[in-house]
Amino acid sequence: MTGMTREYGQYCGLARALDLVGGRWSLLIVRELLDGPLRYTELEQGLPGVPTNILAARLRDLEDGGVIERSLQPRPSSAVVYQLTPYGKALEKTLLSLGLWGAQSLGEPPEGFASDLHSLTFPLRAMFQERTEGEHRFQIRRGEESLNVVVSHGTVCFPNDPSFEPDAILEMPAGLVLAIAKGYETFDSAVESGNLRIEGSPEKARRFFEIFKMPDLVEAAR
Amino acid sequence: MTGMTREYGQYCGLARALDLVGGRWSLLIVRELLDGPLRYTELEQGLPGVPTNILAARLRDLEDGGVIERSLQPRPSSAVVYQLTPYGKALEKTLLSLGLWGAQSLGEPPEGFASDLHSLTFPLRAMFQERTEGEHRFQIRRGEESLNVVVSHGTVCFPNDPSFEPDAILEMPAGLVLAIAKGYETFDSAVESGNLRIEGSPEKARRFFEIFKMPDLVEAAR
DNA sequence: CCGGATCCTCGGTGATACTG
DNA sequence: CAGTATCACCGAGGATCCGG
Repeated sequence: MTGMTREYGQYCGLARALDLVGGRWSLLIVRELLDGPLRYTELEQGLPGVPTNILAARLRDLEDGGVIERSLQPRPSSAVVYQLTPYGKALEKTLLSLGLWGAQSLGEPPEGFASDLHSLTFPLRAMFQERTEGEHRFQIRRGEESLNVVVSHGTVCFPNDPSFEPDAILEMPAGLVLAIAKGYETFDSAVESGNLRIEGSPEKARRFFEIFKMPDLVEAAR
Repeated sequence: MTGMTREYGQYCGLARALDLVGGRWSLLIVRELLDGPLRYTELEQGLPGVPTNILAARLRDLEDGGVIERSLQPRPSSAVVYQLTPYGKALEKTLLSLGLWGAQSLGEPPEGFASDLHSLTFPLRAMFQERTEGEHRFQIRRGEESLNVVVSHGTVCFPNDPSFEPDAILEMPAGLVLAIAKGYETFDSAVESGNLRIEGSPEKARRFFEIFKMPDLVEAAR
């Protein structure tokens, strides 16, 4: 026992799931690992405010539960990394769905909201409309940072490729991406205000926000 | 503040969701309410081991979060009941998905496992294959208890109707339903051992376990 | 009986310091 | 870098009590 919260003990899939990933910080750790293996300190950075002892305890709990696994990076770095097991990876759809639900009651991005573009991968995956046809290659930029987004065959990915050649480049802060996707701002007003600058195909850029758009779960459930 | 666990504070849909329903017992309370409004004491019975103060605190938290609402039953009972708001109802799909994930690492039902048939509604909803065509009417029985199951137009429901007329009646304990659906036991062996008794159409009865069958999420994710 | 409120204890959580 | 050690605290768990 490493300090995990007490178990529910019911013979129920939901109770079992909560035994495994219902602990505080657990699901946020899984979220961080959705894009690939991370090191301990990288996890700490992505989880602002997590106490280091709690992080260590949760990583052990998740490992014991078969959700993540510790492994050594291939040589020569040979650092410790944490990654999802296939079972942990199977949580992705559920997590995106839960994130979408929570986002419904999340207001506009706060004033000083500034996060790195990489943190957009989770909400973009969640909002992605799988019905999308054809292939689309975008690059989001903000200063030195950039995030490549490829939509193809009904899937999204975020290739980390220096020689990536997008159809359209969108220069904008992370918060603006979310504000437009959530409908708090429009594509046109963002361009007009100068907070969104386009390079390449403007139609493609506009298409981005048709592909990534927050659905209304509450209405859809009726 | 009523004692809710500390909030994460990130501008992230998942973190927001966990702020709302990430507290201990919260999601199990929502699960209980999926089938309709319940009273305080009914909730207590469905949540074995929940401390009454925690239940009260969580109900208030969930109400403050807009997930559930207190209301008075129509006359003449005029009792306090708790029910999901539309926003809370929108959690259903996600919850079923999380339950399915957890159920993957849940073993065989324990020896002495005996629960009322009504607790099957959650796992049955979760395992339901939406591609099902036509209409099917089942009744599960166990002693005095019974559960009506109607599959129609790609949806399931559990009508509480005394004059219900099923196509097939399956007399069996709740644990056996889950054991067969999870593949720990087969329909035939259950019939042969006498733990499953059929009335009405045997083919219909067999069909039940094609409609309600646990998928393998881990394999499906590849 | 229903719907909690109160009290007390224990352990998980969070913050900081420290170490191989 | 990747954790462990320590400690204060407060939420969780359990029992009991109370007003309608």
